[in-house]
Parts: sequence; structure tokens; C-alpha cells
Amino acid sequence: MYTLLHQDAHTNARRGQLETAHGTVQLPAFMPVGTLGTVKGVELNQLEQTGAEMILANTYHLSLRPGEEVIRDLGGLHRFCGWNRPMLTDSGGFQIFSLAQLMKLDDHGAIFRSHIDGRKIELPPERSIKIQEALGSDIAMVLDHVVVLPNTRSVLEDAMLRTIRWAKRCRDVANHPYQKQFAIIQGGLDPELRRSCAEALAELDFAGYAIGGLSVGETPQEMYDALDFTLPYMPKNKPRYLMGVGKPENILNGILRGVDLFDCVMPTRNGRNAQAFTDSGAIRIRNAQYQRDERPLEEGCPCPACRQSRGYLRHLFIAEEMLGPILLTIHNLTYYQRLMERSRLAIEQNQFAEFYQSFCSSISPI
RNA sequence: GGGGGAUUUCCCGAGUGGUCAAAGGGGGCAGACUGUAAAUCUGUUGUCACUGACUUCGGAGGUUCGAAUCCUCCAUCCCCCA
Repeated sequence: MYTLLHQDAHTNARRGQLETAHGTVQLPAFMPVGTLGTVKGVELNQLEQTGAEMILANTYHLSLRPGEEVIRDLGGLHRFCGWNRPMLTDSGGFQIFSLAQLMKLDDHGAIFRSHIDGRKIELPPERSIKIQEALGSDIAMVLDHVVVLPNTRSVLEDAMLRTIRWAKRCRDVANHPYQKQFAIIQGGLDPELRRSCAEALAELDFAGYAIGGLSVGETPQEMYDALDFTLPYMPKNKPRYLMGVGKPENILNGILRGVDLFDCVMPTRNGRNAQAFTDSGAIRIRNAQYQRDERPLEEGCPCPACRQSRGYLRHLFIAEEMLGPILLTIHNLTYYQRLMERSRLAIEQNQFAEFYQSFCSSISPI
């Protein structure tokens, strides 16, 4: 499933590829988030144009609406939403964190009060897998226990041990012709917990491994440190996925340390909220300074938003025209995909360190 | 010509003697967003030498310790009767 094509000569960055039932993904890769079976605001042809090869959808959300049986009856997730390339489904583990106020948890699994109508949703690990199998995603994530940071060692340890037990249960119920499972390493910012979690999961022999429970309250440096003391204990011959990350600089830091796969709502959500990513840093297109700005968001960007001036894009947001959020979303997704493409090229040429350096010196973070 | 009602900080609009630089919207300005309960949320929006001072509620006077609030005149607008 995973092939290491080239290891950068001077960093831990690696150039690989991931084969799935719906095609091959060039690594390092960024997956746009399509929680409900749609990358918000972006039609499929446009999404392909951004260069995205794999997208992510969500078990919890799709199980609530429209329900996994409906999607299964309509031919599975790929046919249902029209995306014929690889898809990964998240397990609902993140909702244990993000919907914590609507959730109770014991060792059997998570029990949510639906954020839509309040009804009880039981989500033990077995159910998460059965939902994901009904959806038919290429990659299913195990149900993990995500906790907020900072947190006490005992909470982190409980969540980590539970994540291992749940991973085993997920693996044991797996029964699908092509779907592969990725396990998720928890353990917060504690090196020992991360290491023992990574080692325990490695023994269970999953198709890929994710680092979870980051970008949940810690500083960027703490996140990078966690990567440094976790990645060495992850299998080298499997894809490594940093879940939920992140800003462009976070992603480059992940690649630098040996991460292959990323996902994040940032390009889509921030695009809808009028923030455009560029090599010079992020632009808040609503700001008055862009009113008469004739330039595109980014010189040389091939995306449809960059056929227009910043002044026009600002106007769309100020006038609350729906095209504004759509165009900035497409621009940001294009920006992220181009960043990945540039990273892959740099790794192939053993120049990722230089690429990383020049990127960090050119952006002026806002 | 007679009678009644109005005029508030960028806009709409609350406020009828001190707790009012003045509610609430809108608009403006700025910020946040990391496996999406998010096309959402937050802050700010008279001036300044800013833990305080000054100017402000159509204009000019007046009453009062104190006025956006009460009185007089003026201006403008709206309604009704001639």
C-alpha cells in the first residue's frame, strides 16, 4: 500500500506514494476536509483542479445525516458524492473532543447527544468501523480518544490506553474487501506515553499510522517536539499521517520531520472567513487596504480566484456574495496543493531543507 | 391661518432631571479560526496628554447643585383642520 520513493538526503522528509482502491496518492499529501461528503463550497471539477488527490469525510456526521444505510444504498460514499478518487473517513474520535459537551464516554465507547436533534448516538469502536465500511472509504481511521491540551498525565494516559484497546477492537471487527485501517497514536505531550502508544500500535500491524491529539491547545513548538519524540517509534514502511494539521508552516514542519499525510479545515474554513494563504503570509481580504488593490491574491497562482483583483474579491466579501467564500476556498486549496507539490519536488531533489528555509523567511505571519 | 408630533453619537433607533459618552440594531474598522455543531465567532467604533479630562443629543438662551431629558424663542420636517 505504501511505497517510499525517496528519502531526502538532509532531513527526515520523505517522498512516497499511497495506493488505494480508488487510485494512488503522491506523498506528502494534503487532504481537504469534506466532513459531510462535500468540501464546502467547492464543486468536484474545481476540487480536482486544485490538485487534491484524496479527501476526508466524517463517520459521525454522515452517520447522523443522511445515515450510512442511505449512502450504502446509493452505492457507497464515492458514488454518493461523486468523488472517484481516494477517500479517508475519520472515525468520530475528533468529535469526542470537539463535541465533548454533548458526549459521555466509558470504555465501551462514546455516547453522543446528537447536535442536530439531541437523540442518543452510541459510537463504540466496532460501530465506527461498521459505519465506515458501509460508507466504503478507502481508509478508515480507528476510533481514538482525543483530549484537550494541556492535560494531566493520568488523563492523557487513560485516553492513550483506551485508544490502544479501541484500536484492537477496530482491527478485530474489520471485514471489508478493500478498506484499510489506520491506527492513531495518542499520548499528548508526554514522550513516554507517545512512545509506548506508538510501539503498542505498531505491533498490531495497521496499514498506516496517524499522530492524533495535536493542534488541540498546545503551542506550535510543543507540537513539533511531540512529532520529534513520536515519529522515531512509528513504522518506516507505513504512511504517517498528522491529523488535523494545519497552517502551511505547521505542515512543512511535519514534512521536515517525516510526516506523509495531512488534513485540515484551515484552507476551507479560513477561506470562507475571508483569509487567503499566500507565500507572503495570510491575507485578510476584507481589510480596507485591499479596496483598490489590483493585484491577484498571489502572482502566478493558476486558480480562478487569481484571475480577479484583490479589490474585486474584497468587494464580494463586503457585499456578502457567495462567490467570495467559494473563490477564496478554491484559492486556499490550490495554494495548499501547490505547497505539497513544491515540497515533493524539493524532496526528490534533496533540497527540502532549502525549500523549508526559504519558505520560513518569506512569509510574514499575521 | 389654527392644532398636534418630531429633530439623539456614521445610519436607524432607545432614552423624560444625576447610575449617560448615551441601550439595541445596521454600517465601519480590526482580530480569531488547525482529524468542521463554523459562509462562524470576538473585540472595537466622540476626542485626547485615556485608572482621568474635555466636547456631544437641531440652534440660542434660561431653570437647577446637576439637563439628551424641564421652560422660552428660533430653524427644519411630518400629520390633521381651514
